[in-house]
Amino acid sequence: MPELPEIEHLRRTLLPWLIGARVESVDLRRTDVVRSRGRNLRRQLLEGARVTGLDRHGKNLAIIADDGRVVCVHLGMSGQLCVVGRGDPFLKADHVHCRWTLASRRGDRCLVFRDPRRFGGLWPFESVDDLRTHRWSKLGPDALHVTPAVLARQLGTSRRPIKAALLDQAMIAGVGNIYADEALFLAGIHPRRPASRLDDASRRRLVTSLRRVLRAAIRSGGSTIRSYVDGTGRNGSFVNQHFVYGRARSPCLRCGRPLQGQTIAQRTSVFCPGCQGSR
DNA sequence: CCGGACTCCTGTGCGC
DNA sequence: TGCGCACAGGAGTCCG
Repeated sequence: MPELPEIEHLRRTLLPWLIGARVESVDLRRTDVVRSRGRNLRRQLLEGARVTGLDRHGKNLAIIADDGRVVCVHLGMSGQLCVVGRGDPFLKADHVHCRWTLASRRGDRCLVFRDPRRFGGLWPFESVDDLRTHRWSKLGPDALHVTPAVLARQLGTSRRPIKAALLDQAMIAGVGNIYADEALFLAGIHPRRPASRLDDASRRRLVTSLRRVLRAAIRSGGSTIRSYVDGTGRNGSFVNQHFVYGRARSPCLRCGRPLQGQTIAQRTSVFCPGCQGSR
């Protein structure tokens, strides 16, 4: 399930292939993955344009073209976006919804959007301004750039569990189930602790832990749980560094007590009752 | 208005 | 070996 580190690593691996590339044609196999009401979807998906930028906010990736058009990509649960050679068998894989034929100095390639569960999608905009106004403005600050003061402002007086607040993209953008659990463990904070009851020290620890775990995960190419691959089709290796996610009933790597699994905010949550004791 | 619950979807992995 | 079923969850929507 791609979160901020996976999308940031994806962005970096796509950069050399996409920047400067011209979109020769767009082959859209499933129109309902494009979340737009307009007509001429191929044009909206940058046909004929040259890619000049790749931007990210939270789990959103924006492909920006020279004429201002933008396609915002969200991978949802199972989405994949990668560059392959023309004729690569991946182009004919199940659940490939869109293929862009690219021409660039590095050679002719195809960009492929694949998403078996279709929780992801493509959001076209006429300009970066439109993207920011209509979509990214609904998101909180990017989790990599959040400060304790900003976190305090975002959490406000909310009494919902801190875990639920971290998963809410309007609070902070980019954190999903894996990194919420990992950051709360590193910060020693119980996932059910009411968000507004974090004191200054806890908020500082949480911000530090978020940044540390997100940066470490980016360095490792992200966490591949099931289907995540980067822009060149490679898996991430951060799963090997998880302290809690996916480890319910296994011993805590810090204190040895069994980790506990619980459902919080409709999500599986794993934490250490010892290290994250106080609610 | 806030927050919890439900919904979409398919691959995986388990038990029998 | 194969079947059926529970489970995984990002985020939009609905409702109390």
